Amino acid sequence: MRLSQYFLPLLKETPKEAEIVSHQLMLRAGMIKQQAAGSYSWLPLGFKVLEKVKRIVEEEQNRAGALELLMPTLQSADLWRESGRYDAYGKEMLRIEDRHEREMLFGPTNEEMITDIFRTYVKSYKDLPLNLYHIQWKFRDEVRPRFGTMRSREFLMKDAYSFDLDRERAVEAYNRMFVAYLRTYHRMGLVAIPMRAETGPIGGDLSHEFIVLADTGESAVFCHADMLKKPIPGVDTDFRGDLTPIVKDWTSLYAATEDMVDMAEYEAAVPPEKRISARGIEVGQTFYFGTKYSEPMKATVTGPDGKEVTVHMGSYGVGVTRVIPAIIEANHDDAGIVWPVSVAPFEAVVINLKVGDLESDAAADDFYLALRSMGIDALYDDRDQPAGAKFAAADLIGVPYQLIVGPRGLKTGEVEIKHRRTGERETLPLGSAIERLKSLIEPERRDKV
RNA sequence: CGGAGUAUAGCGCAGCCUGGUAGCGCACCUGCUUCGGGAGCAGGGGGUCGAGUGUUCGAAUCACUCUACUCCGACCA
Repeated sequence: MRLSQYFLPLLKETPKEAEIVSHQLMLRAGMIKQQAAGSYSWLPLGFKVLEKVKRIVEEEQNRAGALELLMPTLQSADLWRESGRYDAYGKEMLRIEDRHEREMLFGPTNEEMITDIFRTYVKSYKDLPLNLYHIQWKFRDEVRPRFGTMRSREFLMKDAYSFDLDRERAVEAYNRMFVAYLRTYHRMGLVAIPMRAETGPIGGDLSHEFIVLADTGESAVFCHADMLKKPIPGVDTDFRGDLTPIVKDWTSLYAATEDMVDMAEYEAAVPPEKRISARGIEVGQTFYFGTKYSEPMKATVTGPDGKEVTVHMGSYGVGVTRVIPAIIEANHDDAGIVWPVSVAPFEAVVINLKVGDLESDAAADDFYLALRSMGIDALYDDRDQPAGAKFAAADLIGVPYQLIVGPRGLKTGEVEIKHRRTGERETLPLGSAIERLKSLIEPERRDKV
């Protein structure tokens, strides 16, 4: 993408409404624009990141055997009356009336609707297990939205729902999602720690919150330091096999949020030098809630013995629009964002330091076209701007590799590769620079883990 | 929902106390010169001062009402 033809409204100054660094940087990098309290437009650069994050979530859900579908944002109140949540949910649920005075709501979550889909079509135990998910906009009328897209009222969430014959098999489904989440966050460059969690209004008795440690996090968390460096299950993980050992390993060390922590238990379980008491951002949550919805909504199948069985369910959420600020909180410096390659809006940026100079333009153009033909998602800063402005922009939007074409290199036929994260620079002949870049980027795409 | 605050050009702000018809920096437009860390010179465009009502000869400025947004606390992917 040529920057001269792109839409990238960068801000030199920090808008005053932004308190935390991820919000400030998302605004300054031209990723989002606030439209109302807790409501944001995603501008091209931000939208590109959103799509990359979505893609990773989808790949890992699919790998774990979940099937993608799409449910509407507006739901009917009657469905929610069946589960009893229409009255229970409270003011966070945005209630709407249509022209026929029918009561509707903007979905804050989809347990009821997915259960309705399930009960309509699934009648036999032979159709289980089943896990359906979608990535759809939700609305929760938060009393106090804040921190940009970290806590917005309208947000994009991946929510998966599992259906099984009994508790034991539902836990197997739970484990599949648990392992998928470990891989999902890892691929985005996040270290997300599963912690025992309260189930809240969704209900149930088995639940984990996936937490990214950050000073700006909204909840206090307590965990064992070794949780931070556990190996991530690889791509060879057999999602049809028994995942219990992996989940057991990941849940063997102490990790709990403030709502669940028992200080005595924590101190007994974790030696002092291994205690991490910090703040964290919740980027996802998994629940097993048995028959909480299937029972009142009559989601049953016929079992092998011919008897009717109420299915056991779980739900699994990833806050897609929340994950992005979480990644930024964990990956930035004084100059701006430092994206992991896997979710970076562009993998590399070609910086032409002397726009208008025939030799410089020709070298930068050729280089950019060569990158594209090699399948590298590159931005090309072809604006007639001073060098400082270009470096500042590249730093701010956090592109992992900066390829500098300037008078210095033109004399020697070389290009400079600057690593955004480390600041390291390497100078290479134009011919070999692309191969070098490819060798840097490919392993970081993390599509294989 | 309780408490506090803000609202003047796209962004950041001054002006308000002590009423007299709106200004600065950045951004934007034109031209020339520049070009290895947010450039220089010259010229230019853009604001019913959040909305309404009132006081006054006159309101960004004073009074009242409303709205939006932000922050601190209780709730949530």
